[in-house]
Parts: sequence; structure tokens; C-alpha cells
Amino acid sequence: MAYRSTERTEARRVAVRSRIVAAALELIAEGGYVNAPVAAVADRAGVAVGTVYRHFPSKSELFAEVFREASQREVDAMRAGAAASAGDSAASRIAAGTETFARRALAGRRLAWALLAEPVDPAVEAERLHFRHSYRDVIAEIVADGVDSGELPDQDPEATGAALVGAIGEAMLGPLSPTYDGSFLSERPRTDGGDPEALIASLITFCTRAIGEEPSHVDG
Amino acid sequence: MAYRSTERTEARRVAVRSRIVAAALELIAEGGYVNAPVAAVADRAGVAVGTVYRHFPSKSELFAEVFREASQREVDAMRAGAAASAGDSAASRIAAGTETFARRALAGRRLAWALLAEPVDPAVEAERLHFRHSYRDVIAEIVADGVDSGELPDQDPEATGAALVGAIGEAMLGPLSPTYDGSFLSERPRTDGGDPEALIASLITFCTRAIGEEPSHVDG
DNA sequence: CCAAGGGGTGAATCGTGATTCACTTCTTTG
DNA sequence: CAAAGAAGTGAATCACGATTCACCCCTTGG
Repeated sequence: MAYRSTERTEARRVAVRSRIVAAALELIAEGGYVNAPVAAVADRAGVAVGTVYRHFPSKSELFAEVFREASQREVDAMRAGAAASAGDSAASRIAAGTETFARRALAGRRLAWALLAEPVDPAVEAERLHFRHSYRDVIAEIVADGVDSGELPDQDPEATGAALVGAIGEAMLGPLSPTYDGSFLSERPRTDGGDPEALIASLITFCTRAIGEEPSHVDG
Repeated sequence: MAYRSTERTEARRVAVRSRIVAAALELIAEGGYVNAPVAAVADRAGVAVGTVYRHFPSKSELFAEVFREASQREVDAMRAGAAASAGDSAASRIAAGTETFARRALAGRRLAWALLAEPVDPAVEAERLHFRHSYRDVIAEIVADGVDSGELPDQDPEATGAALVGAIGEAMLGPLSPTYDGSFLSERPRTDGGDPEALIASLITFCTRAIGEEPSHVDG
């Protein structure tokens, strides 16, 4: 024998791989899936197209991984947000999680939209579905606690969780959607929704009521 | 001059046009967007590919029209469902609309999924967004009534409407999604959700609570 | 230094459908 | 019937990206 991969080469390999993933994520965050053909990803990562294929069997696999990482980050953040209010009522934990989610989404709209709603190919869609379930579960767990402790009325926590995920996503869709009007993804300020604070407040009110708690503060 | 289009030819023209639209709708209802390349549509409609382009400037335009028609039908149905309980409380009107929507969706899953969530091209996505707004407005109107009459607590009807649209869509997504696992769109029975009646009941409970009304009956 | 294995490259190839268009067929009107 | 103006046809073309692969350049261990 004359060659065997060593620690150093392995490190380089890993580094290149993550450069590729990072490049893909950047491009998605900038302009969504359409903005990220393999050639562009390779370019951004500073490698040749072929190199991408040396690290990933297909574009789908690459993007599945990108989605997985990015979504996991969001789920973790939401869980952490909710956990920050650990001792509190289920309602405030849900509110905290929702708020975390919403703020992060608004801070990185393009990416949030890509993760939540942009049309993607089936393999990637599967990842998306998976993470929607994760969100649902984060919520369902809190709701289940609340029901057990008698704080919340009896209900199916999973159904409630799924519905809330949808509600939050849809409520954000307006503000998030890059004015999906068939034209390119423009950056122009939204004319609708308007105030993100009002939106978040409405959303929290909605979520609170939806789980069967009367919100303390009410928006108009 | 020697030729001018007459009533009869015009009628034929219209007939062909709607055959094409109908064919596209059928194909979508059977297997979604991917199942409907222009060639297949033409074939199903019994015309040549070129003919499709004589009636529509592009595939996008054709499918936008298809989506428009199909979605309008659904919105109308939902509105009608809600209107059936016209004199009743806002809560029961919302419940009626939700139930109508859900039952129709479950009856034509593929189509519902295509209309609600399947990845489509931008021009068609724009139509989808448009109709999501319509749904939202149907709900928002009822909520606004309820708020005005004092039946419902103060809230932003549009925000509530949007959130409910998302909630309903997401709750249905599991049952509707053709097991979007990267494989083809299989017909195999769903393993999750299970009982559609339970799902509908949960959904109605959720919607009722979300608008700030205590549901009369509760599911577990 | 050499041979053995990778890793990297990117132009060429492929696949998939949308779209075109030169030509044929049908209608209408003089 | 002839001319004029659609409407219909479908094979050929195009566009666009993903994917391949023959070839070059490192690194490793003897």
C-alpha cells in the first residue's frame, strides 16, 4: 500500500464539504432554492461543479442536508425559547416559543420562507415535512403538559400542535413571502401586514386562545 | 374579405379551450402537477400540443387558469357551507365552513393537496396565494361580524383568518399529503391521522377556541 | 524519488419538457 | 369553386440544469 487517508486530509475533506453546505445555505438565504443551482453553489464554495458531486451523490441530497441543518437550528431555537419560560404556564411557554420562532423568521425572511413554504423538490420536501412535525411536537408536548396539569381544557395535543404550526406559518407567510407574484423575488417593503410587532402580538393572542386559555392582553 | 369567425366556430373554440382546461384539471386531480406535462394534457384533451399553445400563451397561464377555476369552486363551497348557518353564531358559521372545506378536501385529496401545498411554478403559486387570501377573507368576515356583535372577543379578524387558514391547511396536510416521501405519489392508506371524523372534530374545536369561543363539545 | 490512491476540475453530455413553426385542414364569404 | 383567414398538427428545436468522466494534481508511505 502507499496511500491511506490521514487525519489532515480528512479534515480538509470535511472542511470542503461544509464550505459547500454553507454556500448552498447562503444562496438559499439570499434568493431561495431557484437561486442555488449546483454551478452557483460550487462557485460560491470556491470549488468545481464536479467537487460537489464528490461530496454529495445528488443535488437533492445536498439540499436535504442543508434543509436539515437549517431547520434543526430553528427547531432548537424555538424549543429553547419555550424552555426559557420553563416553570411558567403552558400558555406562556407556547407564547415564548411562538415569539422566538416569529422573530427569527422575520429576521431572516428569505431563509424562513424557503424553509417553510418555497416549492422544493420531493426529497427536500420530505425534510420539510419532518421538521414541521418537530415543530408540532414541541408544541404538542407543552400542550400535553398543560392538559395533564388541568391548566388547559381537554384536547388532542398533536392536532392542536399541527394546527398551530400551520397557523403560525400562514400568519407569517404574508410578511415572509417575497411577494411571490411571478416576478422575481423583490426586496421591496411589504405593503400589507405592516407592523411586525402587531403581527407577533396577534399571533400570540391567537395561539393562547387556540389552546384554550384566555389571553391576558388583547390586541385590536 | 372572405372569412370572419362566426358563432359556431367561436363555440367550437370555447369548447376546445375548456376541454383543455378540464383535461389539465383531471390530470392534476389524478397525480398532481408533475402528472400533467403539456403533452399529456393535449393528449387527454384529444388535441395536439400545438393546439394548447393556440389557446394559452404558456403552460403557466394554462395552469394558472386551472388553479383559478378549481380554487374558486372551493372558496365558493366554503362560503356556501358557512352561509348555510347564516343566522347562527359566528362560531357555528366558522365551524360549518371549516367542515365543508375539510370534507371536500378529504373527498378529493390529490386535488386538494395540489391546490393547497404541492410545489408549483411561480405564476401558479401566485394564484394559490390569491385564494388563500380569499379563504382568509371568508373567515375574517365572519369573525368581524362576531366581534362587532360582541359575541367574540376583540381581535384582528384578518390575522385570525390567516391563522385559521394555515391551521386548517396544516391539519389537513397529513391526511392529504400523498406520503410525500420522495417516492412517487402512492395511494396506500395513511398510517397516521387515521379517523377523518376525529380530525374534523378536533379541527372544529380548535377553530372555535381560536376565535375565542368555548366549544360546546370537546374531543379527546 | 516512485507508485498508489484519492481529490479536484470543468467541458461535454444527457434528460426533460416547454415552445415553435412550416404545413395541413377546415370555414367562411364572394 | 376560389381565396382568405383561422385553427390544428406534431416533429424539430431550445433551454436549462443536473450529472458524468477523462484527465490533472496532491498526499502518502515505501
